[in-house]
Amino acid sequence: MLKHLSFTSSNKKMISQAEENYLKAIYKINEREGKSANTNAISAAMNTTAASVTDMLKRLADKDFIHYEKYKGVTLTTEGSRTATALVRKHRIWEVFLCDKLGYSWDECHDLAEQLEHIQSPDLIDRLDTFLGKPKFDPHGDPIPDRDGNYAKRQQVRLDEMLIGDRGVMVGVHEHSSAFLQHLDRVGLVLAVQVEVLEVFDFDKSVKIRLNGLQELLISNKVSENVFIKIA
Amino acid sequence: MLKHLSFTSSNKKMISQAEENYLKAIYKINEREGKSANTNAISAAMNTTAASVTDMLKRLADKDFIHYEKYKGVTLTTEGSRTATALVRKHRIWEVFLCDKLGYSWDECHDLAEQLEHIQSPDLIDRLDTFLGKPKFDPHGDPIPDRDGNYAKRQQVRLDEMLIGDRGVMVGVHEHSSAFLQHLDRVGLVLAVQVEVLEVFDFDKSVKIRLNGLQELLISNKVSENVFIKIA
DNA sequence: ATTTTTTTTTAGACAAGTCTAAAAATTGTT
DNA sequence: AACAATTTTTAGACTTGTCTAAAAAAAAAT
Repeated sequence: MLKHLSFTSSNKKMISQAEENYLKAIYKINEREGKSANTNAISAAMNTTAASVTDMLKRLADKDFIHYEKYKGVTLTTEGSRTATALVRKHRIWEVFLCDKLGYSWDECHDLAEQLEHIQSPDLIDRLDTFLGKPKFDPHGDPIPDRDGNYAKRQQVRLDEMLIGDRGVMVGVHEHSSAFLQHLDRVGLVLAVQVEVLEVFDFDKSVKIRLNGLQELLISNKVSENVFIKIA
Repeated sequence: MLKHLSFTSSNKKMISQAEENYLKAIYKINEREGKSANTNAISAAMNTTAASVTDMLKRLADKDFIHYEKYKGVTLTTEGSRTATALVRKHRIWEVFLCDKLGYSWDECHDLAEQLEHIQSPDLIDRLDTFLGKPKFDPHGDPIPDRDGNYAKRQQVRLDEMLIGDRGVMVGVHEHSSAFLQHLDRVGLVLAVQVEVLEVFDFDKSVKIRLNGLQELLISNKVSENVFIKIA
C-alpha cells in the first residue's frame, strides 16, 4: 500500500522520488529549450530509456503534474511547476548549507543536494533558509526561489558576449560539471571576482581578462560561454 | 535495474531504505530484549505484516546482514550490526542538528531524522559531526556512536529505582513518544536538570522530587520508569 | 500425549519503476 | 507523394516491497 514511497502520512498528493526527479528534468528542459520537452530529451536527462519515460509521463499526467499528448512532448501544469520550483528551492538551499557550513566546494555539493532535496518537510527547508540567512543565490550563483516560487532574474551576460573595456562581477555558471568548476577554481575565475575584458581574439574567440584588477588571464571560448557576468 | 534504490553508483553493497529500516528495528529489539528478534516483534515495530517480515528477512539473510533460521528469530551479523549502528549514529547527529541549529524541540526532531538518516554519504555525516562540535549525546540523552560504532554507556538508573535522598542529573528517556516528551517539557523535567528524591509513595509508586534545588514535583510511576538519571 | 492456540511461513497477488524488442506515428528526403 | 529515418509508444518481463488468505510449525493447555 505505497509504504515504500517517500511520504508516509500526509494529506498532500503523494509523489515519489522518481516522479520528483522527472518533474525537475522536465522543468529544466522546458526552461532551457523554451518549449515542450520531448521523450528523448527526457530519457537523455534522466539516463533511462524512452520506454520508461513514456510510462512515467502517463503517471505524471494521471496525477495532473504535466500536460501530455502522445507524440507531442510535455509541459508542466501549474501544480507540476510549483512542485518543480519547490525542488529547485530545496536543492539550492541545501547546496548553500553544504558549502557555507560544512565546507564542501561548489563542485561537490550538487550530488549530495540531489539526495537532500527529496526530504519531505516544507517547514524544515524554511528553517534551514532562515538559519542560512535567507540567501538569494546558491554557490554556483543560481537564484533561489522563495516559498512562493518567485526569484529575481539576474541582470547577466555571458563572458563571451562582453566587449573590450567591459567590467563586471562573476555571478554564475551555465555548465555545472565538476571538471568545469574545478577548472574555474584553478584559474581563479570564481564567484564574486571582478572581471575586466582586456582583449578579444577573433581567431579562436578567446578573451584576455583581468581578475580583481590584478592578474591577467587568457580564457578559451569554451570557458567564456559558460560564465555569467553581471555588468558593473 | 535497481535504479530506484538509494544508491546510484557505489562499490559498496546496495541497501534500500526499507532494508535499512528493518536492520534498525532488529538492532533495537536485539538490544532492548537482549535476545534474537522474532517475526511478530519485527512486524509490530515496522507496522507491517508477519508475511512481509518473512520476505524481508530472506532478503537480508541473502545479503548477509542477519543470521536467520526459519522459526528461530534473527540476530545481526557483524556487517548488519555495523550498518545499524551507522544508522543510529546518523539519526542522532541529525537530531542534534535539528534541535541545536534549527530550533526543533526534542519531540519534533525524531520524524525528520528518520528521513535524514538515509542520506548516503559517510563523509557528510562526519562533517556534520564536526560542525556540531562532535556531540556525545543526542537531544534525548541517547549516546551517539563514533565512526567505529563505539559509544560509552552512561552510568544511569531509572528515576523509579532511586531511593529517598538520592540526587542526580536527568540524562535521558526510555520512552520517546511526542506525548511523553511534551509532558516532560511542561513539568520541567528536561535534560540536564538536577533531581533529588524527597519521598517515595509505595501506594502508587509515585515519587516527590526537587528540581534544581527549587520547585518540588510529584511524578507518577509511568513517568519515573521512563526517565534516566545519572547519580551524582 | 493430544488438542488447541499462537507464531511463522508459503502462495499468490499487486503497484512502482525499470528494462528490451517490436510496432506505430511522425518527420525528413528524394 | 512515397520511401526512409527517427522518435515515440506498446507489449511483455523483471525486482522491490507490500498485501491477504491459507498452510505449516512451534508452543501452550488440557
